[in-house]
Amino acid sequence: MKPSVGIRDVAQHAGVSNATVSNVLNRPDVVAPATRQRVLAAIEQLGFVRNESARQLRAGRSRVLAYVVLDAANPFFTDVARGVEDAAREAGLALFLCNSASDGGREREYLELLHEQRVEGILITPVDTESAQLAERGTPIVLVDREATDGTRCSVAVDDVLGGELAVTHLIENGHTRIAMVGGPLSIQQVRDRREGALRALRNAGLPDDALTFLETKSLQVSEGRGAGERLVGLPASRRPTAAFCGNDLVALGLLQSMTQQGLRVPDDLAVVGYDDIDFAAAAAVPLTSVRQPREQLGRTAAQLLLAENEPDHEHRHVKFQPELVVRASTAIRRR
Amino acid sequence: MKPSVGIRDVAQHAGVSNATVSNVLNRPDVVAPATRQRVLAAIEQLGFVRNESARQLRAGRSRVLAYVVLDAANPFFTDVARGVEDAAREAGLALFLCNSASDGGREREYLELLHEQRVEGILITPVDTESAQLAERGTPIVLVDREATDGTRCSVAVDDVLGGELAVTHLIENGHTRIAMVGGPLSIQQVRDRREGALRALRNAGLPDDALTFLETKSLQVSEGRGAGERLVGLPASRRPTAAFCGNDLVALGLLQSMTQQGLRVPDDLAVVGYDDIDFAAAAAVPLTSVRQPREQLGRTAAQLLLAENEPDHEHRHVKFQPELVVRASTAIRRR
DNA sequence: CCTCGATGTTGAAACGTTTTAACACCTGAG
DNA sequence: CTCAGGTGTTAAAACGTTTCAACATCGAGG
Repeated sequence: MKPSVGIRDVAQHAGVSNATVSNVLNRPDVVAPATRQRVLAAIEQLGFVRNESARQLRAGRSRVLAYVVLDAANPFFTDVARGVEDAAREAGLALFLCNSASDGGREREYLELLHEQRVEGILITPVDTESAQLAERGTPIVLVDREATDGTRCSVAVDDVLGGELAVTHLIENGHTRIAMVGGPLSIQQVRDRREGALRALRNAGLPDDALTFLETKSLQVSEGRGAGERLVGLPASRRPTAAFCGNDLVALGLLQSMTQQGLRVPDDLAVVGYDDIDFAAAAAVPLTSVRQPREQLGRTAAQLLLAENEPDHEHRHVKFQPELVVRASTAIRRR
Repeated sequence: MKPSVGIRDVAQHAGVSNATVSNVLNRPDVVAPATRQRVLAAIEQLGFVRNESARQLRAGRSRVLAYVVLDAANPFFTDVARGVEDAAREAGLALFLCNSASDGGREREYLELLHEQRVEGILITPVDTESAQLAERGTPIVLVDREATDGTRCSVAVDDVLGGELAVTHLIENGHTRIAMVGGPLSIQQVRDRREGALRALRNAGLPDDALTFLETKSLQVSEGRGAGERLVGLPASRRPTAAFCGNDLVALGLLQSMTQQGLRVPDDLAVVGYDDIDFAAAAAVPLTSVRQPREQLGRTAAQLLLAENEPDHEHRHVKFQPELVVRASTAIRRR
């Protein structure tokens, strides 16, 4: 069960010193072919597995990156993760995914552990914007899909204000003047930004701020979208919004489900715009208009910034991508 | 940047020995309150972060579980992962997710690394059924959503033969006699099992085996479903199946998209059954009939088996759950 | 006053690697 | 025959913890 066969056992079995075994493992070219074969045979025979803890303790390096994800069940983040992993892999590093599940406590625990593990770097989409938990502790950290407000670290984000503006401008152009924004909690910077963008769109169009009804949800998950749908339908028809801009696609899908379930039609009774343009958005009951973000590029860039962090003259950078509106059936012009 | 402040620095700063600092960290109750405060202050002040490598090297334990997932982008696996994480967390362990992305090479690399890291245990949904890569190397391994054929380790699975049977029986009852099965590759045990179940359903109904057309795909992803859809539509109408049983929901969603795109209606022109019943199945363009698996329970049970692995008189167990058919619009009885 | 047990603290030995500098040996040039 | 230089191997010193046995100190019981 627990073989616990170390480098010394291998050395003894092969009739060499442990230094030679280490050389076989790390610089095979430096050891004579015959010896090398003998050592490899011994390794095979004894079932030796190198102890990474010891290696890391001595060598200082760790060969792994970690990405602490806000919600592993949201395809948006797994797409970002793919970009991260591609970049990590190119640099010869492995990627560990950690799911904070929007729970500050878990997030803190994972960060603590990752710091203690001395991973090469941490990518994180944090729960709170300004969490003190991100204090500098020696391991480089890059913010993903969030903007670092202070200059203490790199970040890669997408212009959420612009995204909100694109979405709501589109709705206004389609003739909507009573619009709901569904999402939350407001502690999430992105929700605030997207709302700000929405308001900007209203002002650009000369509409009053209260043309936007904000329905705050507790999280950005499908179930919350369903709940919001019920709240929406509960409103008197005269005051009910004719369009909804959702904090992300999961919420939008929930809202969609709730609408059909309650006998309302999308987009006729309610137009819906999502956010992220996850693959499932196009496959939805009513294909979803959504704001697309360059997901994989986001991850890839974040990883690259992280890897550049160790360079001598490193300066923290804040990369910001542009979102893009993808129009589908859920916001088709409504019949008059 | 690299503080590299160790336990000895803390000790010196607090005027105690390193053993005492270690005690404060691991057995706070054993050290006098006054001393403890002093040490904690020093830790805080110096920004000390315990080095997990050294701790693990000495202590032998590692406080982390890993789940090597077949496809992080498939919500099925993230749901399973949630179950795993809940159970791990209850046992005071953290969970690292690794994405093999159906790539045997990546899988091998991750396993290697995890073995070297001496994680407490590994959960894996392997790429190949009988991969030699899973050779015993001292770290307990439990198979998730796969059945261990030999008795060398635990596994938690769902009865895929039964699942296939349920799905196809349902289609037959709806009057279909030309049925396609879309999925692959056949190297995946589950695909084979589900096909076997499908054939069993045919036989039970007195239909010939060639009532089932097997369309093999290269993977179980959305894009493959789309591709299969084109192949299906390419068939002459007289020989074209009237129903499709898909290897999983992603493939089914792809197929669905492809159908609408090509102007065919579901379920009228083609009935579709998926597998897994991920949350998006219910929200699809045409809500998807699917075979539900107890996802979180699968993960939770797997983690529990893994944790039991260290018990003295452990015997490997193979838990098998029952799937359940969830009928929705994608297989509504077709009009005559 | 002595002894005993309880309570806190500590020195030093691990844990399993990597690495450095030194060493032995050999070959070919002078 | 000697020596310079190359090639291959090694002894021993880290790396930063945890743990164990031993050591003070102190109050109470005899």
